[in-house]
Amino acid sequence: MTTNMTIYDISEKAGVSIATVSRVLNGSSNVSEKTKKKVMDIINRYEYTPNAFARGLGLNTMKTIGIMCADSSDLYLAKAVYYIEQLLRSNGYDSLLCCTGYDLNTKEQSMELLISKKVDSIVLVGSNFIYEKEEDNRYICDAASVVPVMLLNAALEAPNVYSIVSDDYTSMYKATAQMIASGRKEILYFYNSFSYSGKRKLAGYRAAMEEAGIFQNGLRMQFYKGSHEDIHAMAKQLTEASQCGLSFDGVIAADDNLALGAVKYALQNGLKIPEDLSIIGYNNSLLATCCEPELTSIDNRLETLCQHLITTLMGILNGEEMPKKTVFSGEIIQRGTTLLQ
Amino acid sequence: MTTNMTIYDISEKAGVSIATVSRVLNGSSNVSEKTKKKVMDIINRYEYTPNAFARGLGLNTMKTIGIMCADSSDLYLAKAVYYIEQLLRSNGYDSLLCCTGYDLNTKEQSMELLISKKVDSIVLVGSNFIYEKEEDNRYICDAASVVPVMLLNAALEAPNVYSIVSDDYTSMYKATAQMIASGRKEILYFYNSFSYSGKRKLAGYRAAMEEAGIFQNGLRMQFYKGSHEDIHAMAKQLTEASQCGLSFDGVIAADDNLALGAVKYALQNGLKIPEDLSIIGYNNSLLATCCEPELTSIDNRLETLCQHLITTLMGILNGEEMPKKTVFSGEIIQRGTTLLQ
DNA sequence: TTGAAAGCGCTAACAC
DNA sequence: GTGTTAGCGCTTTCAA
Repeated sequence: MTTNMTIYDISEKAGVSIATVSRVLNGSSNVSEKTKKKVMDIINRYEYTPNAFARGLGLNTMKTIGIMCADSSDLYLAKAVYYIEQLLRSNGYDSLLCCTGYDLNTKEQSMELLISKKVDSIVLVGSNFIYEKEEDNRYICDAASVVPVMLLNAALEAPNVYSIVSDDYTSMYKATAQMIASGRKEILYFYNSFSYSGKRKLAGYRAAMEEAGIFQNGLRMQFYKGSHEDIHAMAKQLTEASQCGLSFDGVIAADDNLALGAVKYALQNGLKIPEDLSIIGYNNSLLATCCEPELTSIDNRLETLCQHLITTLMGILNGEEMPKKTVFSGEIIQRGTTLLQ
Repeated sequence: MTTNMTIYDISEKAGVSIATVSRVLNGSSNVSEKTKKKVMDIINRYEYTPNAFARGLGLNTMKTIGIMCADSSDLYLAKAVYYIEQLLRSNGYDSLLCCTGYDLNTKEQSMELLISKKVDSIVLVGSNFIYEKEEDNRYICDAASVVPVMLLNAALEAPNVYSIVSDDYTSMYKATAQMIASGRKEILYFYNSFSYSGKRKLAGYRAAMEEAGIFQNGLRMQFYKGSHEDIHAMAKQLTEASQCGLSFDGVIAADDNLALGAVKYALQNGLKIPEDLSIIGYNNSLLATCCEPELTSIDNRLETLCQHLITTLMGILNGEEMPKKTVFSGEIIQRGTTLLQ
């Protein structure tokens, strides 16, 4: 088992200097095959593993990337964390995860913590790390003055900050336009976040509506502020809106959870989907195939985004010049909650 | 911003020795209020933060806990990781996350990696880390010889290994018994894992069936081996089983995903739920309220389990004597996929 | 109450 | 090709 030997013990047993052991350990050239083998034998025999602290102390790096994520129990964020974590490992990096919650204060704290742990970079998963007010994003710039900061599905123009985003605006624009083309006019937008991507989505919806010359009733943009797991609360909100006289024949939701709330609303109120109510979700998550009829949803190619993020990060860490912002486009996956025209 | 000062810089500016700065930093007594204040002022002014490596080198601990999880995109595991991560942070510990996948080999590697990072303990989330063959669990015992190992929802009797489990056996037994009591006899068990908890669940089902004297058709225990996200594949398997002549009027599933597969199967085959087919899921996850009718599901009190795990761990790290195994019992949450008798 | 100094285990520049 | 040695930044005796 992992013994508590030091490089000195190994060097002694192998009859070489610690420098040689270190060279073998780090795969340096300039070691004869013979001594290399001799040292490796001892290392294996005693199952010696170098002390990461001592190494870190000298190199000032732990080959570790900090990942920040507001809520890893969110299906979408969890998946992103999963991809990133795997890709990182396959590139020889470890990851330090922080589930920060949605509060700016704790985000700042987590950021400091990661920096103090000497991570080589920080990856922010999800768009809720970017704020409206410029000063609220200072914590990101500060961090970026120490290590590169990678944003997944968010964008911020600042030195040493790299953004990988899905084109949520266009995706939402297309989804809305498609629903309009299928004959719906009273399309409700159901959302729960004013994050970077949240605002882009909303803007896409509005643009399509305006372009089609459809009157915008402000109430048609319903903000939901409950738990993202409480589907009943979502349905309830829609029911109440409807009872208050708001009419709608389509729902575009900012994520699949919300779309599911709309499905539940329809079922509870005896509406036929998609005849009476057409619904489009976002993320194309597991949830999209859970309900009946199944959810038409926008796939924003999360895995591709993550892959690109890691590729970019590895480039940066190797001192290469890398694009500061990359945009991928999404895709509408047609299922039962919409009618193809 | 996090400057790159050392304890030497601070000591110089404060006009004291590094030892004194260190004492202030570590809240040691034996420092006069006056010098303490003087030092703190400098520390605050320059926003100095001590180097974690150097500290770790000396103390041989980083106040960091390793978390291993096969797949953090699994709803249930992700939630557990989330709880644990939060609780750890609130106790002043950081966490190093490893998504290991389901392969023994990579699990062993992750384990070694965490140990080499000098974590203070390792938490294994989920029951898939425990294997049938004793030798396959050696990697856990090995790790436990270095740091305490905590198991969430799995059990292993070994020195320095602590288990926090939900009583899956009894939960499944009760669920099955309840379904039998409601008049069903041909109850199919749908599962996808032979993990520790997987086997306990299966055993609970069998015990209830045998006790009721119901003939056990081996085919009634359907093992699903596809992706845990592919609900269609699950439904397909049930459809095929049914077409091959297997009849069943109830499904007990080892998790909510599988139960959803059963719901889909019923819908595709025109079966009424719960009249023609009664269904019970497991985990009481978000998924339980996604479908229609909603899923009766077993809640195994994940948050309580996690809390207890952390409490136990903190006790251990403080040198206290702690219970090696704690069992919590689950609870059946009644919803639309079963008929109350 | 404070300071000096010896590690902690490793890497890398520099000698040989 | 190999060894010597000076750090890396901190904690912690031991003296004063």
